[in-house]
Amino acid sequence: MPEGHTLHRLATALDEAFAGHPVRVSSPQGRFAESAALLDGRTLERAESWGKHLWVHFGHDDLVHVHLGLYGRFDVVRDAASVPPPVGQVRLRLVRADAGEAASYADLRGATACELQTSAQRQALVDRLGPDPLRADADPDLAWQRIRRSRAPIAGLLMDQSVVAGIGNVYRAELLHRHRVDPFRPGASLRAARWSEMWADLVALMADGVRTGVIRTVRPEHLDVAEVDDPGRQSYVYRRAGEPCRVCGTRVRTRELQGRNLYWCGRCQPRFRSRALQ
DNA sequence: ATGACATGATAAA
DNA sequence: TTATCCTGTCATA
Repeated sequence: MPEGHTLHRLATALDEAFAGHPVRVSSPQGRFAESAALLDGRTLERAESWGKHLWVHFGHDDLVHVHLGLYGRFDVVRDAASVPPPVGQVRLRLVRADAGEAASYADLRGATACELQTSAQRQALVDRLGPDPLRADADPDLAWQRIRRSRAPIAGLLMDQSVVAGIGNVYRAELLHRHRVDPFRPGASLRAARWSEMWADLVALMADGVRTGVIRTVRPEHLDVAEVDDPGRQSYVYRRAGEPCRVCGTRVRTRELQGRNLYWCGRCQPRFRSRALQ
């Protein structure tokens, strides 16, 4: 589930479990062992996220940079009765060192990135990221300046982390459907007002994702109550290829775009034709 | 047991 | 564009 909301939640969870406390740091799997040894026993100052990136600050310019990639996960367990032996490939394990018998712990698995960084390295990375809708200081105009100047399809631009940080395949597909935007439309063909609406919606959707831990994009009137699966996890088009659109009933379409599956409704999101081509 | 697939990103061709 | 990495889960055999 790692889109931006997941990382934002994770930063909060890590803060609540560890911030201000000494932490045992280890790498049961071994791939982060050297850095873990360096950090072991030190105080975890805070955790923060920007888009899909997470940093855990240990002071003295030592940060752990984490990127979950497609299937990484970071499980945070608070006040466990006991800390269980690691299951599977645990790249990084944090355990509160000052909590006696009951202790909070966190296990990282499958991450694309788990590496020691300096604050300068963090800054260099952040400089390459677009605004994160979950950050209060995010400036949607920075994204807009990129979009309005690009002939690339808006579906690709939305997934480009240097345009907007934190959108993944689900928010991308769902946002475009909610705004009836053709995924293949060049960024430059959008109008500023449309982007303002999309950004505001994105902020609300992702904030909901942070609250609930789930991506919920379907408005109540479009929810299928009869559907057996969890109504909280319904989508308009994401991973619904061939199924009827929740709004108009047309079969949801899918196509690979830049190596990722794209989903859209050909009727709700009709093909954009530029005036220049007519 | 085996294979396909996944809410990601990068480097090489 | 393609290959590659990281790990877990689910469907199929």
